[in-house]
Amino acid sequence: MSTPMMCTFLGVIRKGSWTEEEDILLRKCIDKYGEGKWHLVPTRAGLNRCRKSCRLRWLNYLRPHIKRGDFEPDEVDLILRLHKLLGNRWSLIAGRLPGRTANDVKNYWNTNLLRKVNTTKIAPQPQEVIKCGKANAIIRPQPQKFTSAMKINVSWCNNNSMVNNEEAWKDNNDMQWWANILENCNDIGEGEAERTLPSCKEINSNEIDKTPSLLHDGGNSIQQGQGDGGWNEFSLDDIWNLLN
DNA sequence: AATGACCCCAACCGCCAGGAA
DNA sequence: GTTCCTGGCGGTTGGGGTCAT
Repeated sequence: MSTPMMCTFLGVIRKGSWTEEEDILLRKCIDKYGEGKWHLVPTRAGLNRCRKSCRLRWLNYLRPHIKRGDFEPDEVDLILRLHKLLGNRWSLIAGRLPGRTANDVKNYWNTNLLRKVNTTKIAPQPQEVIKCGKANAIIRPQPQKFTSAMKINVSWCNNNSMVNNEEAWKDNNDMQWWANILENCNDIGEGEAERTLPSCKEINSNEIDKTPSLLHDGGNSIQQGQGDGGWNEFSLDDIWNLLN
């Protein structure tokens, strides 16, 4: 494969597929300096790649515990359910699938599930496993400020009336957050969605971002899963149970 | 065996948010 | 308050592999 080049005032930036040698250099660099400081990585590793390319290569391919190969049925079902809930928030969805990257999930969705979902739209299956909300009504988080009014609207999210205290979000435990989200979505039947879902739909990006820390670790702590509320304490089975 | 169509997925691109200066 | 830099995300592309003819 020919490797496109891009000339910058800093020199020639390589583009295209990564070679074995480049992978080794990048891996060594991350091993030595750790993740982060991506702008320094090309220099440290001696790679003629841009920071973004290095980061992407590491996250999607070189990082330890990356799970490759076919998605298992339960993973697929979880993707379908979470996509229903979160929309195209691939990083969040991937965060719930140990070893899978956002790119993997996105690719899988675009190549397999998108077609499947579109087919389902045309000829809905009565036994459709997804019961969350109105059919095909993705609960897409919208950017909003977390206002007092918002707190009232999202009060369903928390049975402990902690939502009146923004700090309480941090204290709210992971399971409760998911339990509330899923409990509210699962009980909604077709037609009821518009009445019932508003609160569900109002899950904005702020709320998503206030989701358990597990959502934001890009799967790292999930893979590490050692104490501190990692995957060990909030397993796939837990999500599975909630979703069911 | 040749070739065209289709599919998969790694990689790129553009945009945005957050933090520092 | 503004600008710049960096990290991160989602959408899209295109090369290579596979399948059908």
